[in-house]
Amino acid sequence: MHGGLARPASRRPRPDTRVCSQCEGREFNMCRDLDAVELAQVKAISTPLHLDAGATLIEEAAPADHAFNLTHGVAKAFKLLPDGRCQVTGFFTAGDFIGLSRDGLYPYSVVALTPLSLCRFERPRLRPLLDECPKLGRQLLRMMTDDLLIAQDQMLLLGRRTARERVICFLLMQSDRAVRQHRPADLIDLPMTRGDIGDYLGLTIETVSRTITQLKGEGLIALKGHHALAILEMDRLMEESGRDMGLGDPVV
Amino acid sequence: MHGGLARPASRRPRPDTRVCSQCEGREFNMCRDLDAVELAQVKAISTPLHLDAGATLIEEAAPADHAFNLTHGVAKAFKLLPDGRCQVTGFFTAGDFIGLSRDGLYPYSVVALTPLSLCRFERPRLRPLLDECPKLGRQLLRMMTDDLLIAQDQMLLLGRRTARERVICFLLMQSDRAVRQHRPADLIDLPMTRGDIGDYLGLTIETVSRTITQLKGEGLIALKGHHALAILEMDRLMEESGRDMGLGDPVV
DNA sequence: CGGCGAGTTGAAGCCTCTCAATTGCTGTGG
DNA sequence: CCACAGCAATTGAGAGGCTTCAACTCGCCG
Repeated sequence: MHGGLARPASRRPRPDTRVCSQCEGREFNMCRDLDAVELAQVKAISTPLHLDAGATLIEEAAPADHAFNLTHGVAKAFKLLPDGRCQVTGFFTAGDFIGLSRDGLYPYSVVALTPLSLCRFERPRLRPLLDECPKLGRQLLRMMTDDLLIAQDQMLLLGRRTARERVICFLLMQSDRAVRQHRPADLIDLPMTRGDIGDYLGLTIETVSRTITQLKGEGLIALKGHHALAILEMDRLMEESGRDMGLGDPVV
Repeated sequence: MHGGLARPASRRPRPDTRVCSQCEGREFNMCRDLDAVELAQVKAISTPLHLDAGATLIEEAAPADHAFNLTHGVAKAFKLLPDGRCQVTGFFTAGDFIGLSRDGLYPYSVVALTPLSLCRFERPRLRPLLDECPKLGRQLLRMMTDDLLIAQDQMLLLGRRTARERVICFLLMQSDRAVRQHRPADLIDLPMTRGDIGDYLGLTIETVSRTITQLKGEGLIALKGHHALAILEMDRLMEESGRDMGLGDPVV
């Protein structure tokens, strides 16, 4: 289905996801600060899991029995309205923690956009570990703070930005993510469909497509097939995004 | 400015906010599970603070030196785009924790809608307390999970709901909050302006006003001045909101 | 009682959506 | 390896919901 999308990542030999030291997400995930002993404790309650592209990891409103560390691949989280309207609340990549819940039910569905590798935990067994190992809790708190701040940025985007601004912001987000993962800032791959992007940005497929075409026409970006593109004019995009660019000194 | 809005709350004698046992937010805030000794530890690093309606508690992008427990009143948090477009990311009430940050800067501004009472903490002194007292961290994690889930619901609202649905959802949110605070579900007071509501829902003042007028015209609600209203047809509103109403058994 | 800000109401315009048809990938099977 | 099938993406035309701009009304506080 979306199988081919994983190509760029799967060309390099995939690391053995059973070995924490080879975990792609190690740099960011909840285990980041753990030493060998603590790591072993976490590993003791985790089972490896692999999913094909298109497979459903989590069903919205199902009992939240498990939590996951994503170690490889890209997934989308989304919520549905009864009539089928869809909001993608975020995309997960290596290092992300999946499976928060408050009321014992998953708040959203999660579907694999590329083949996934994960560490699976039974939530009941995760709790005591959190008490034993405060580092884990602290890192989790940090990650949740990040997520919350990102969510608030997204509210601003969904509530107040124009379609063009939304698409530009999205491209810059992907660029940021690429940099975080030690890939070049101007080469972006898009494992998700235009529909996913639209559902993430609160737009329709057509508007996303038209906007991307427009940006291409203005020479700001160049398409590399449907699932990758290059940013040609990073500065112009940054200007138009209206994002904070790390407040440079005022132009006194 | 918004002074009058505090009336309903300030008519009952305001509890002494220096005494934790009288704290309005005790039921929900981060101190909830603490015993007397731990409470004393928290109190030792906190200073009481009072703000007038309209006053700014936090300025977006200012150094995040403090964190706060809101013990009385209502405040709004919002983010601004360079051209003045505003997104209200949430409203704070008694019990809420204010002052998250990741990069040392506040991610949003916070302005008092009614007179506020708060406990103020210096963030550097809060960190060690978190290590000492795991209950604090756990409750904070719970509260952040709530906030994140609420933020994701808000994304769905901003990205995919119509203006009418947004306003209805907003009213039902206020109703939920009223219930949580042991007030009747069908009497809602609105300490915020129509502009604040619009900035929260991603709509203009005019659209909010028109929609409320429409709901009134249909007999679903009744206005009690500009800053309070009654819900007359809770069921109809629930239906139209498209919110989960706690999945009743399927109609086989 | 009077003024001012907040809220309401109206008319016109625009951005985005909807519906529909065409084009172009992408991965497969011959 | 190439051609084809099927879905994704693009493109176009028209409609509609929300915004914008503007005038008016209401209600609160001095």
